[in-house]
Amino acid sequence: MSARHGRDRRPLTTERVIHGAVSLADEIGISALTIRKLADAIGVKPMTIYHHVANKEAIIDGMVNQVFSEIDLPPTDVDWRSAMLVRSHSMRQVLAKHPWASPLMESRTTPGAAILRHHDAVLGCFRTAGFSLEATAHAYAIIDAFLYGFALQEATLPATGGPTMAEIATQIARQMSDGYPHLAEFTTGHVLQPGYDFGNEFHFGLDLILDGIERTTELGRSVASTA
Amino acid sequence: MSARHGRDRRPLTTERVIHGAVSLADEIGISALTIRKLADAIGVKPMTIYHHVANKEAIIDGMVNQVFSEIDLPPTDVDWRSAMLVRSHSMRQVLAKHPWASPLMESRTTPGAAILRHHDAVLGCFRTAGFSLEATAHAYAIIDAFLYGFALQEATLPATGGPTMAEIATQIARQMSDGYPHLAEFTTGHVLQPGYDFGNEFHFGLDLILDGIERTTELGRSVASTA
DNA sequence: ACCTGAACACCGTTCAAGT
DNA sequence: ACCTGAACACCGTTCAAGT
Repeated sequence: MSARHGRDRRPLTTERVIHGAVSLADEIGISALTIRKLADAIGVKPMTIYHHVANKEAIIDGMVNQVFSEIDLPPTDVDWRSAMLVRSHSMRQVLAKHPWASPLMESRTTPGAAILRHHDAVLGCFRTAGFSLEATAHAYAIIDAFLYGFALQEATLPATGGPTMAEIATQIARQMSDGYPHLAEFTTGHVLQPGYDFGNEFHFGLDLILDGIERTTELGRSVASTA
Repeated sequence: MSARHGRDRRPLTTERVIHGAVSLADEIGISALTIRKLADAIGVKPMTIYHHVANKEAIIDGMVNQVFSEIDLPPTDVDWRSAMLVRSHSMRQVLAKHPWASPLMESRTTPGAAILRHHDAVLGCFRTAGFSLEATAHAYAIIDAFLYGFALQEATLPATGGPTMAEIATQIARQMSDGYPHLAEFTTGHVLQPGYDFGNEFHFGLDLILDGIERTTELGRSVASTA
């Protein structure tokens, strides 16, 4: 924290502001991210920041755009399912690295270039594979709902490793063995078992969804729906 | 706003604080929800609130608990799929009514009674239907990821009705017709078409997921996975 | 028992300067 | 051109009172 105060003597750029904001949010969370702390982190006075961004909202815009830029685009030289697997796993990894990001990803009213490029590439992946616009909308909506929702759940898990996790769960389990029998059984009998890893639910879920999309599009390349 | 200042002369209760906070967050958003504005809304001085809740974090805890309490539990007298349809549609409706809630629903480290009751009922729904603990974990994870993620996407749509939506999309479409061909095609050719309603993606997605779960559990009631 | 005023250490942001 | 100090209207929260 003190190691980077006032270090970089190059003139400040918007990029340095945004990058510093992402790093600081990763460290302390987005609700604790203030202009003043950000200024301190990048070695500048608070008011200097306003010469490179309009306000805090513009910083958030830039942060979300940077997160999108870190996500691998679906490769264009493989089938759509393989391409979406690559893009989905990359997205999960990026959202796990920036746990504050998921609620913000779809909330930007002025999307940056990386956001537009990302959506264009994903849409292009489906369209090139022969999906109708309707099938594309279905596929994109369910996949991203799953990715964002999973990231939301994953963001609340204790940092990394099992000790804290087990403590919390055991404590909860004690209080609920009487009134919440299924919750008690599930916690002690499954979640607290040695081999359990919530992350595995990702692969099950993603495969189920891609299977379902594949099945739907196989039935004639055009998805029936109540118009 | 001015109509409810200082009205209720009954002694303040924790319930009135929480309920007032939920209503105010529905109106102005959770980032604009401050203790001072909340006090004003329920007709009391800011410091009075601290006699009924420990701090703002406790208010958030109570708000999330109230949101859970509004979600219909899965009925116990029908098959698991019908029960999950009821619970899922109710959850979507409640999360749409409280657009600030989705990112907070799974983030509580001290869950209230309504939260525990809800999770116990959903787990019980699967277990009673014969799901293994592992299959239950798979099913619960994918369904809730979809519900939370969909709510996140739905929360960013313009309030209600099409006019503003079309304006924004047209504006975006103009700027991206050159660099983002798939996005331009998708926006003008599908999203901006008269009949399009993003809400319809919910039914497609939920059905696909429930189909997948059904198919998985039919193959022997026990789900294979890398342990 | 229940409520509150004054105060403290913070916020984001504006404005008028400094080099 | 790039940076900044002082100030304003806010925050959450503590503490010592008021009825």
